[in-house]
Amino acid sequence: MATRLDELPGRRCSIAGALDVVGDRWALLIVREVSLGAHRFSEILRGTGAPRERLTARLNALVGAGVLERREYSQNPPRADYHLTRSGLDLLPVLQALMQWGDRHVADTPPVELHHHGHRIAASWVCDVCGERIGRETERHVPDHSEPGHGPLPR
Amino acid sequence: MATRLDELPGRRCSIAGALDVVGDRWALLIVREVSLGAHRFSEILRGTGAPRERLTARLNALVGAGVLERREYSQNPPRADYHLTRSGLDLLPVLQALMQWGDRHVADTPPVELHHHGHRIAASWVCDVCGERIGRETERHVPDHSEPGHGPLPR
DNA sequence: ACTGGTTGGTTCGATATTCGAACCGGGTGC
DNA sequence: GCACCCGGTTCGAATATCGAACCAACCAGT
Repeated sequence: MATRLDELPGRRCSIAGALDVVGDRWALLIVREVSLGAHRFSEILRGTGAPRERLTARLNALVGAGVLERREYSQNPPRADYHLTRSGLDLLPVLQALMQWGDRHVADTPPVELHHHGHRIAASWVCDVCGERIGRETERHVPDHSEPGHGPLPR
Repeated sequence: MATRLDELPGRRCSIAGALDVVGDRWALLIVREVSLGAHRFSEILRGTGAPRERLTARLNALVGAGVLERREYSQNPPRADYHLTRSGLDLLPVLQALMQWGDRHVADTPPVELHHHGHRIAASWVCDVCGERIGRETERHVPDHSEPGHGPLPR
């Protein structure tokens, strides 16, 4: 895991930064499990299906990245569980977006449902500024880093 | 890449399905590049910073998964470029969510900005059903698969 | 006291993935 | 002819990931 954005290859971009923290096979599944109430090692293990050693490594990395918080709830024997930090909670929209995409383009049936107010959620991105739905027409504005000092696209 | 959701380890879930398609180090960066207008191999190569052979493999996989479409624009010499399919376009909210998280929790400065109607986007998830913003209070409804036949949490 | 089970890991050796760098073949510009 | 671009392949080395076994500490039952 690179600690700084500009240590990553390719375009300097916070998507790359996010993926560097959370873009491996298990990280988001771990966040999903913890958000569903699986706080203990064995619960997360079962929920994700990750190998034990991978789980240990990813849990430590996520704690180090500030996504999870490790709480020792017993010292003898040493026992800990894991909780989402603020940063981890802020990942839930990513999960929601992935789930929506998976529901539409991968899954046979959506097995985990998100509810609020008693109905199933179907969500859209809405711009806070103008209140409009964000769709394909979004203009992507890529700042031109051709002036020296920004080093955007390492060749 | 598993073709069926139930070949994946852990909880049966479309998030896992989505990550199986798009959850590796380069896939979402490739989608980002294509969405930014980088359609040719060399452009995507430079934009992502991926090794050439990885890029070839991921492009093929994404085409196979229906996220990208490969268009031959010349036969002699053989030249192709890559475009987002409907499925690929539907991934943009995932990128948006990741970017927002990266901006807040990883990046120093957000270098790529999304605009529409001339202003920078700040987005929220809004439920299509009731129009309310989706926040942390969302209730997660995990269907109980304890009855036989669903096999939810392989032990 | 002995047995078996649970919990949160670590260790191991085998296998799979990923890497950068070099190469390639067709085509174009000079 | 010669260099260079383009979209890849090929290579061997390095790294990550895997499942399975092991472990230390504790607890509950007998």
